[in-house]
Amino acid sequence: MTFENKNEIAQALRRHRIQPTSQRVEIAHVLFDAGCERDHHLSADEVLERVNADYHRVSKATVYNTLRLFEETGLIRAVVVSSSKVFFDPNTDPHHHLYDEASGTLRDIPAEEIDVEKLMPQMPEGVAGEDLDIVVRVRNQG
Amino acid sequence: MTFENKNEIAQALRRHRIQPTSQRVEIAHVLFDAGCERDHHLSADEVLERVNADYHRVSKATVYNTLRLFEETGLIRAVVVSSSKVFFDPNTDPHHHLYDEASGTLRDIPAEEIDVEKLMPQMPEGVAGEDLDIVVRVRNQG
DNA sequence: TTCTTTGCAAAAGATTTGCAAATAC
DNA sequence: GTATTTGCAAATCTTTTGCAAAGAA
Repeated sequence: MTFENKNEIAQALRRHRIQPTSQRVEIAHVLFDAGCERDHHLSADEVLERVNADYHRVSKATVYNTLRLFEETGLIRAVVVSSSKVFFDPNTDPHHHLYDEASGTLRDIPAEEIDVEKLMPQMPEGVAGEDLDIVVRVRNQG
Repeated sequence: MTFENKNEIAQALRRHRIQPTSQRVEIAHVLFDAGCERDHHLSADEVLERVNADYHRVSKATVYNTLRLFEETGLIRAVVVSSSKVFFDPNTDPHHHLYDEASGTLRDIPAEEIDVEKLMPQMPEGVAGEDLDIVVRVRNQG
């Protein structure tokens, strides 16, 4: 999802039945900002920093609560890579993740790149490919 | 790894250059206990509970520090499935994991069941299959 | 005896919550 | 004007740490 401006963001929030307050629009803007890097995955703290980069706009509690709200309404997705590292991913299309412990970076793996049928010959019953979220972790060493 | 008795556990610890104190042996015993379920993955708190099931043997701090020590020396492996859920896996042979959010349970996926070459056509440079730890998460819904 | 480990309680880091004040509709 | 949201500070949860006492070699 990319947005031309904050009006579009507000509309997108409404579509998810989220009241577009200024804080929420600012947070969504940081998350979805098209000008940014590809594959961008931010932690709550990074969102907080960026949203308040020039002057104070949003409190820490609101950032956390808003990220949770966005996740619960399916606007974004949380990717847990370690016990103290959660990334928020604005891309909710089916895809997977590659986490490199050494650098602490998270990269997308396009959905097409993983053949889930081949991956798991015996998929648990009632589970469709879209319900799966795969995190491939590259371990530091042994 | 399975053990007949606590002497064998002590020897295994020594092999990993870990001084086998009574607390460490108790913790290792809980982790590796052969009598238990297959596929057993315990959280730090579960280890604490089990180790002190009948009477107080080990403090919480020691359980946490010991689990970290065991992980750092390669005796066990940590599997992170959510920001507040880390499992410790006594099986360090190459294999992967399936986490079911709904039930909160973690299951092994045998290494043979995932063809890493096929899975990731473009493996990052310098990364061997054994360095990969794959967590397949079954999402609760949407 | 000398070095290592343990346990407690306090600290730390990440996230959540209660509640009064501010904002949205 | 009523319902929702925000911000602060305090609470919570998991894990780590400092340090004195206990244990191992």
